[in-house]
Amino acid sequence: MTVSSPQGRFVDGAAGVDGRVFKRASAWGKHLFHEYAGGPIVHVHLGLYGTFTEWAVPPQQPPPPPVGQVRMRMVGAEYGTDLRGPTICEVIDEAQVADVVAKLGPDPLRRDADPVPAWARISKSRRPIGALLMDQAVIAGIGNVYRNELLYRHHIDPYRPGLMVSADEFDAMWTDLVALMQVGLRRGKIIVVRPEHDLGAPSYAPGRPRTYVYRRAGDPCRVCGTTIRTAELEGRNVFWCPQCQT
DNA sequence: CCTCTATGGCGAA
DNA sequence: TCGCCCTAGAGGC
Repeated sequence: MTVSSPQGRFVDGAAGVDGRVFKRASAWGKHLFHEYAGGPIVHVHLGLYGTFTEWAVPPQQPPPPPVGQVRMRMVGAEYGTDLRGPTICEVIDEAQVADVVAKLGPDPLRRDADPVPAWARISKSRRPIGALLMDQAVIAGIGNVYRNELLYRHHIDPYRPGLMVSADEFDAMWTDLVALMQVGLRRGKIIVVRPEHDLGAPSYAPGRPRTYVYRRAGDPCRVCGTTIRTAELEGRNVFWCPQCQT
């Protein structure tokens, strides 16, 4: 694998893996790990702006010139990819990967995900469930969209303290979350609106409803018509239906 | 087409 | 607590 940093902010890191055999990619929550033969691992977190774009390597021609701020460029035999705008892009070792993962809760997309520690923390906490679900140390991988939509689907007010959430409610949310995130992974987009609430067309169709509450402040609830509310909770916008969620 | 906003998290202050 | 990252989708016109 040829690895470089056209932008210049990952030059040393790129040199640490350039020319090595790319072994595998794995993820835990929002953290991505690229393992290379010989040990070095590229740790990436996309954050708010980060994005990968892929392109086919032109046969017998040089790769296309980078467009914009390309932090990391990877070029293989057939395909190349450009990484722009990540919060984290660094080369680390196995022990450091363990340190990163040790700070994360279970990832619903992993086969080995164990919800028990997440429930242990939630059931003992007075913090709002809307904050706990966003805490990567409680559950890894949930973002603002899934947080808001999950609480709507389970009729739970985001400000309800974690210790006021019942075991049955948590179990139902976890099961639902695993299914929703698997659908999202498979489809490459977040799909959370049930067909019966689509008002005519499925939510995954272009231009159709995508969410129940996320970014719908001031609009009517798709189920009861009550105006969707929004507020800031620990620095992030929460959205909820004051009628459906208690 | 143009403008606004944010599917996060780090590090400086 | 604030600025940064500096992309790209959503929404308005």
